Amino acid sequence: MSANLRDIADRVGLSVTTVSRALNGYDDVAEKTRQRIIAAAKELDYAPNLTARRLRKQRTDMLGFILPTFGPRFSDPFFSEFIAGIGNEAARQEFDLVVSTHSPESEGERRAYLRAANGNWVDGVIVVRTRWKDSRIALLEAHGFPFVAFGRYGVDATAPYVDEDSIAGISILTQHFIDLGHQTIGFIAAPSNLMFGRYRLQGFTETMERNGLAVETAQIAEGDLTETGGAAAAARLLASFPQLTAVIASNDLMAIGAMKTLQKAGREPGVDVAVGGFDDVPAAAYANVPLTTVRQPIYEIGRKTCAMLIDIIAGRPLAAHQILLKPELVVRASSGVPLATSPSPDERRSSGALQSE
Amino acid sequence: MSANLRDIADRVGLSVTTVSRALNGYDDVAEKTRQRIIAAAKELDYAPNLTARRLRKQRTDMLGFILPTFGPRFSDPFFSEFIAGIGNEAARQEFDLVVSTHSPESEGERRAYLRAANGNWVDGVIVVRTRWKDSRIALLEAHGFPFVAFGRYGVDATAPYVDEDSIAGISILTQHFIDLGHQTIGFIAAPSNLMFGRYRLQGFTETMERNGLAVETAQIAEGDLTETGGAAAAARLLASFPQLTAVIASNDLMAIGAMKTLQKAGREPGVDVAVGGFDDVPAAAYANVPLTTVRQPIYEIGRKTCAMLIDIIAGRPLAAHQILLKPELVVRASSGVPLATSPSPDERRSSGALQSE
DNA sequence: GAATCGATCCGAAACGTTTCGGATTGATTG
DNA sequence: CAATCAATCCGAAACGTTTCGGATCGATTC
Repeated sequence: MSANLRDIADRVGLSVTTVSRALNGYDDVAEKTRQRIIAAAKELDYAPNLTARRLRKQRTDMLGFILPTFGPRFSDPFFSEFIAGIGNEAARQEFDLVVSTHSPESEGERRAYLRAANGNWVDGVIVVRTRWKDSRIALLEAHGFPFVAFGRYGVDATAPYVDEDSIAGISILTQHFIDLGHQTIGFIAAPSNLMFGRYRLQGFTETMERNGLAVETAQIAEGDLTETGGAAAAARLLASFPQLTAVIASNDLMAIGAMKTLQKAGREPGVDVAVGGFDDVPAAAYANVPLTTVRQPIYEIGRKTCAMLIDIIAGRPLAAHQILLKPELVVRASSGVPLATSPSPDERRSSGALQSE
Repeated sequence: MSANLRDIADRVGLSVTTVSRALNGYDDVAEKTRQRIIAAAKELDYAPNLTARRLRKQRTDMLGFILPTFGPRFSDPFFSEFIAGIGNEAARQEFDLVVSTHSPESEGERRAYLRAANGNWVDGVIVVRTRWKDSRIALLEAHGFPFVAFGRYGVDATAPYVDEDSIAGISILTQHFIDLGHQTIGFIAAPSNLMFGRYRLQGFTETMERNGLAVETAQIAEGDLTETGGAAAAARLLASFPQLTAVIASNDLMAIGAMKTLQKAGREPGVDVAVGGFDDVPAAAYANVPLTTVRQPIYEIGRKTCAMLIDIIAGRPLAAHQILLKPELVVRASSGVPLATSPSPDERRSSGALQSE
C-alpha cells in the first residue's frame, strides 16, 4: 500500500538505516543526501508505519480515556469540552487518544482498566469522576500504571490529579446566598460515593458554619444528578425543611429539576426562593428561570490533565502533582433579590404561557 | 514488563508457535496441552502485545473519529451520545476508537485526514456533519480509504452513509404547524454548506408547497447554529416577514435564541407564535418555554455508522450502503394551541398520512 | 512390512522500524 | 608516511506476533 523505508532506500541507492536516520534528523548523515532522501520520501508519499515504530520503541504514544456512562444513552454536556481539552493537548504532543465507554463499576469497566494496566494498549490513562475508594485507581496503582485523575482521591500528597475546587465553588455560591440574606438553605447533595459530591457538601456545611448557621440533616437531601432526581430531592426537602428560602444543588441538572418542583409547590424560583447549581451547563442559561451556578474551567482541566499524564509517561519531573482550579460564580435570575426588600409583584414572570407537556 | 508468548513457551516447554496457536483456538494442538498453555498464560498474566499483532496482521483494528469543533471551547450535546454509540459498537467488535478534534476546513483537519488515508494510523474513519463538496470525503475517496459518513454527500448510490431523514423530520414539524392553522411560517436555516442545512430547508419548502403555501425569500433567514445566531436571525425575520405566526429553526439552539428575540418583541412563544426546533437537546426540554422539536436517534446512528464501517473494513458485503433513520416529532409547549382560523381538519389529516410512509 | 494418514508440534520468515556497533572513506596530524 | 580523526554510511539484531511449510511419530491400511 504505502511506501516503506526500504522503498526510499532502493530509490536513492542507500541503506534503510541511513534513510531512517536521515528522516529522524540524526547528524551522521550528509546534508545533501538528507535532502535527496527527503525528496524521495515526499515523492513516494512516505508515511512512517506507526505500528512498527511503536513495536520497536516499546511505547504506543497513545492515551486511554474510559468514559463512565449511565446506560447506553447518555448525554453529558461536559464531556465534549473535556475531550477537546485532552485531545488538543495530546495532539500537540503527538499522542493519540483512545476513547471507550463503560458504565461505572461494571465488569466491562474493570476489564478495560485491566487491559490498560496489564498490557500494552496505551501508555497511560485518564480517570474522570473519581469515586470513594475508587476501584479503577486501586487497580492502576497496584500495577504501577501511569494515570492522572480529574478529581481527587486518597490522601497521598503525590497522587496526581487535576480538579476544580468544589469546596471553594460551593462556598462562593453559599456565601452569595447568605449575603442576600438567606439563613435557611436547603442542600441537594450528590451521591456520596462520588468524591466531588463529598467536597460540595463539605463546602456547603463549612460555609454555613463559618457564618454561624447550624446545618441539620433535615436540610440535606441526596439526588442522583439527574433532573428527575433533583425534583424528587426538592420535594423531600420541602417536606423536611419547609422553612427554606434558598436551595443549592450539587449540579445544574438537579437544580433545574428542583426549580420545577418548587414552581409546582407555588414557590417561584428567583422570587420566593433562590436556587443555585454547579457546572454551568448550557441548559442552565436557557432554563425557565436562568440559573445561578458555578462554572468550572472544563477545557482547561482537560488540557492540564493530559499534559500532566504525558509528563508522567515521559518520566519528566512534574511541576505540580496536584492542581486545583478555581471555579467562578455565575449569577443569574434564580438568585432573586436581597431578602431584606420583599419582591415587588411586577418582578414575577408572566408564566401564563407555561404548560406542562 | 508483561509476559510474552516466549515466556509461556519456556514455562510449558513448547514452542512459541504452538502457544500462539493454542491461544488462538487452532485445532492442531492437543486439547490437554492447550489447557496447560492456558493455565500458564493465566498464571503469568499474559496479555497479547497488540502492537506486535497489528504489525504482523497488517491492520490496526482501530477506527478514527475526527470531531469538528468550532474554536477551542465548544460544547456539543450530541457528541457524547454519538460517541457512546460508535464506541460501544466498536468495543463489541474488538475495535479501538481513536478520537481527535479539529476545526472544520482547517489545515490541521486536512493533515489529520491525510494521515489516516495515507498511512496506517487507523483502518477506517467516521466522518460527521458532511459538507457541500466535502474536502474530507474527496480526500478519502481519492485514496480509496474506508470511511462511513454520518450525513449524506454526493449522488453515488453506493457511497456509504448513515443519516437522519432531515427532510422527513422538518416535514413532520412543518405539517404539525400547518395543521395547527399556521400559514405564514418563518424558517431559520443552517449554513448552506452543511448538507443537513440544505435538507432541512428543502423539507420546509417542499412541505409548504405541498400544502399550497408559497415560500418567499423574505421568510427565510440563515443562522450559524448558535443561540445568538438564532436570536439574530429571528430579528431579521421579524423585520422582513412580520406577518409570521410560527418559526421553525434548523436546530434547537437557534430555536431557543429565536424564542428570546420573539419574547423581547412582545410575541410570547407558545401563545402568540409557535416555535419549533430540531435535535431535542436537553436544553430544549428545560427552555423557558419548553420547545417542540424533532428528535433524531443519535445513539443508533452512531452504532450503525460504526457497524457499517467495520463491515467495509472487513470486506463483508453491506446489507445497505445508505441508511436513513426516521426522526420523531416531540411536541411541547412552544407549539401553542390551534389557531382560530384553522382550515378544514380532514384535508390536513390526509396530507399528514402521506408523511407517514 | 511398507506405505499412508491423522494428530501434534515446530523452525523460520515476515511485518517496518530503530539502534548498536562497527566499516569505509578521505583528510589531517605529527 | 603512518597514525589519527571526522564524516558518512551500513549490517544485523531486536521488538512480539502470526503463519507457511514442513517434521515427527504412532496408528492404520493394503
